[in-house]
Amino acid sequence: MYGQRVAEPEPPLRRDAERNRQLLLRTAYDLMASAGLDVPYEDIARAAGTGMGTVYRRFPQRQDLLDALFSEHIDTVISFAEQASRYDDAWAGLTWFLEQQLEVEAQSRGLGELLRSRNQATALVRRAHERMTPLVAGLIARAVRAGQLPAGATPADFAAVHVMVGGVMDASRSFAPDLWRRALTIALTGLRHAELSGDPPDENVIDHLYNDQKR
Amino acid sequence: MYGQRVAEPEPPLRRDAERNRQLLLRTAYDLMASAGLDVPYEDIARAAGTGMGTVYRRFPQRQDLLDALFSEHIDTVISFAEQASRYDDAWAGLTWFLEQQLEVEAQSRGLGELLRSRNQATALVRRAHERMTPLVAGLIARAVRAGQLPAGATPADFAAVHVMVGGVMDASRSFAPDLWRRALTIALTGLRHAELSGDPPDENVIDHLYNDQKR
DNA sequence: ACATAAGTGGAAGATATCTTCCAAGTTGAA
DNA sequence: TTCAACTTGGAAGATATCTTCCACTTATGT
Repeated sequence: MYGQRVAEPEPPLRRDAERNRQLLLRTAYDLMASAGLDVPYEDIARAAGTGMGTVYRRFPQRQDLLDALFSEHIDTVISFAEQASRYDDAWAGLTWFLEQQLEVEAQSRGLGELLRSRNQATALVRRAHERMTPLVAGLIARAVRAGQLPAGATPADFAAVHVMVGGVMDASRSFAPDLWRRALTIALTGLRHAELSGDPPDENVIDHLYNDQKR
Repeated sequence: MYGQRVAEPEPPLRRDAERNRQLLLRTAYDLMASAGLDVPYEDIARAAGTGMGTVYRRFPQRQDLLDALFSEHIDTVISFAEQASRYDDAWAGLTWFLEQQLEVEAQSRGLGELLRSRNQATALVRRAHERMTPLVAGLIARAVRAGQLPAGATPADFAAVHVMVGGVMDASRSFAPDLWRRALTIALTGLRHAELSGDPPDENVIDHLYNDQKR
């Protein structure tokens, strides 16, 4: 359920160490589901009943922890993109894919942050985006050709819709956990019917858009 | 340009102190325009060439600084809501109001953060919301009656659109400062044409949505 | 010019988090 | 059982920011 690092010929952990590792993964998963990816290591250690040293030895970089926690979920989302790209109806594929992805994000604030950034857990998420971007671009091109999307629609617009709905999700998670569905309806309806005049956004806007824009 | 606190019978500042106060306001305004409301006091002091003590004596709470910096801008936005509520065409009033407000937010990241939160500078922003909320609600009710908005549309949906577009604005400010206009087109088109089935969101969702959902 | 009230810079203590390190405890092969 | 290697908890140093405080400087009325 929490994924394994695909590490090379590392010797297996001592039994007690392996037990602690699993305990930390479960604890970290739960904490990040409600508090996001930035939970202090100290909180994880305390909740798991271990010392911070243990967390740091097992996961020297936060990235190592994120990889171990979320790689399976990320794979799931990639497979959604693949399934979607095989839809005959491109628009149906697009909406299904976005809804599935957001459904996953709704399960965990941390996972949502991960799927909407490219800074955190770089390798993991970047590879996922590399795999999914062309699939989504293909769907959008098909949908435009089929007249299901306005002529100017681009993958960046789809990314913007994702970011918009994700923002509402993060803002409303604690008091209206389903509000994002309404926002999704609004945003997708808009994407489908908007008159998109003016220059289409650059392609590289997508990457920027998915990067953390911190303080 | 930066507004004055409406303080009571405070004795006027010594000339050098008043000069420093203005300097700090100008400096803080510029820093917050690019870095947001959370700029460290130390950065403000350094950029203004004063010590931190000076900042703290003049603005003991960050709120005092925000009030002095932004109250005029907030008043402007309130007046936009008042103007909009006088439009004959309710939908035109709504879109005009939201665009004006976002235009203001686009000028300064800090101001945008302020207008989309109710935590920061509480009194100032809360009063503004209290004034504007009924005006917007009236416009929405009128637009629904006129068939310009779907039957289920609520003020919370309008707030969600605001939050969505503001999120894109913050994420893209540095590399695509006009991308929010495209997001606005998409979101408003969606609001106008979406089929909003399901329970309408609670009224108090609006307040929550506008609150910082921090770590 | 002087006295004094007002103002100033920046050091210092508090808090939150990250990260390293090691004395002490535990495991498992011989 | 023994012991080398592995693992552990948490103290301690580093960094970033907030906030207070005071010895020293400056402005202004007389």
